[in-house]
Amino acid sequence: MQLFKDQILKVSNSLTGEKEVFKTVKEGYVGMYVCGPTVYSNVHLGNCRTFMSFDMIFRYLKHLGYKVRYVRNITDAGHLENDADEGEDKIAKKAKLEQLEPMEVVQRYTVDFHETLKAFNLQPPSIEPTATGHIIEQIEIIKEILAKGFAYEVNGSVYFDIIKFSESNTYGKLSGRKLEDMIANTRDLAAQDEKRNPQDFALWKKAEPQHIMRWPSPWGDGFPGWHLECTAMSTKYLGETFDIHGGGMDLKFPHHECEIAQAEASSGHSPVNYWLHANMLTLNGKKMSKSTDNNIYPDEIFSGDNRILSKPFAPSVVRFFMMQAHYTSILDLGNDALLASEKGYYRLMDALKTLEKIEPSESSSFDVANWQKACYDAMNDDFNTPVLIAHLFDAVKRINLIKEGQETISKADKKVLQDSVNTFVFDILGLVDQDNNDNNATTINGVINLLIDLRNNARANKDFATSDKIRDELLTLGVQLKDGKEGTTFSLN
RNA sequence: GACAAGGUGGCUGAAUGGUUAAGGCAAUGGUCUGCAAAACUAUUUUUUAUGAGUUCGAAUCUCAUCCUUGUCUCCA
Repeated sequence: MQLFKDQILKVSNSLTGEKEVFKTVKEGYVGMYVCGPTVYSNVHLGNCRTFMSFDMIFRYLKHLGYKVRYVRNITDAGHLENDADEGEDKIAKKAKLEQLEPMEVVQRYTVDFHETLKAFNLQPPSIEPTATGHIIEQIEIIKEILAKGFAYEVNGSVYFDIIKFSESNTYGKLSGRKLEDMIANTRDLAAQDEKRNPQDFALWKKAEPQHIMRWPSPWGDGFPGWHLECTAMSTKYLGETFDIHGGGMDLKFPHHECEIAQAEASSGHSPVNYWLHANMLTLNGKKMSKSTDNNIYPDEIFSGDNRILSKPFAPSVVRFFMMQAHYTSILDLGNDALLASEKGYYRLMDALKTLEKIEPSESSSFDVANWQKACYDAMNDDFNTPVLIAHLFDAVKRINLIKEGQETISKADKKVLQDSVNTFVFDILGLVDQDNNDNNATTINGVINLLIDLRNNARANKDFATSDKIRDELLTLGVQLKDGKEGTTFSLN
């Protein structure tokens, strides 16, 4: 199915600041690159939001029938700790700190990263390349940039020449900065700097003798600059011009700006057609920060072992919470917001179960095709998941009304409704039914149904002491019984 | 200081020029129930940080002020 031929998708392009109709370089194919994590510590919840947003975008593009190649890198080298002097990178610093091999640090946090994303039900990207695996490609790009005259070598390091680049190109078009302003705003503190201009950035840094992570190059032993890996890997796997480049807002400048400069300098044209930026996540209205203790890790949310939330929350609840906001908006995480999302999430999941059991009628009392279209319209409007979720709750209401006998649905419409709800909830939003995810689910269901039988017998005999005991004690165990016209059902919270 | 994204009800969060400002949560009443819960249903912001302006019409456009977040040094 090639839905993309009928659906008109619009995306917010940070490069133009406008919502544009999405048109791929090659019909039917999408190349998407998202800046991945630097694996020197446990993955941050804010990072998770960004990757979750692009996971949803990845899923929707695939649903539309595109063949998507989604590349998300692992930065395992190249992050300078302090650009001005010794040029020690983040991975190497952590390694010394913990008395580990750099690659041991990389391995540990890569595993943590993958486990966390898996808990949030993110699909793996098509390719997950590492910076250290692409040193040769990075060196080749540096040679190209040097040959075109947009870089210079100083004492074993190579820097990108912003002034030279600006003579023929525009540096700062993504972030809305002007080079003159940047120069005017820079206090010239680094007099000992090798760079000709403070705006210049490193393509290659010379490794001091004690530096552990090092590779040979035409300019001596050293390591690549941070911005370069993304250019090298995106070009290698997606080509010199590809469709979507994503990342967090905070990467807009300088990282993405530098990527544009590097690509334009080496290949001669703009690398990306649509720049998509996910917005930040705050915690209780303030930025997340380890130093002020206003910080929480995914594990701590799942386990409840934290000082910020009143109870543990399932990964799908957190994912649902994030999907209730648009990816370009700042989202604030807090206890009340998560509690509200949890309620809504379980209401949605319950309705999906109700839908399975519903008896179809001759005709439908509402327009299912129209409802389905509204869902697509929401997603086509720059992946507007909050509006999609509003429509899903409209479906929830209909489902419950059908169950009450106040609405009807035909057999054909029931199938359409069921298919689309499942598609949007599980395939596109990437939610998981936490209850059915349990291996012991069958056993638990059997036991609870037995208790429901016993309770209903007691109720029939007007033995309310017994029936209430069953109901109340189940509730404290997290099992909520629901008496309806068709009998008693339950949900696990 | 410069640049960027924002400021919407009790909380969360959509809607960027057009009749009643979506949805979730919360609260209150009703239906249902042995009672509750769930579900359904009605009600709850008379108004979109503040002030001025443009317009027949503004949350939406313009200007000013205040505030939040991000970036300018590594950061999703």
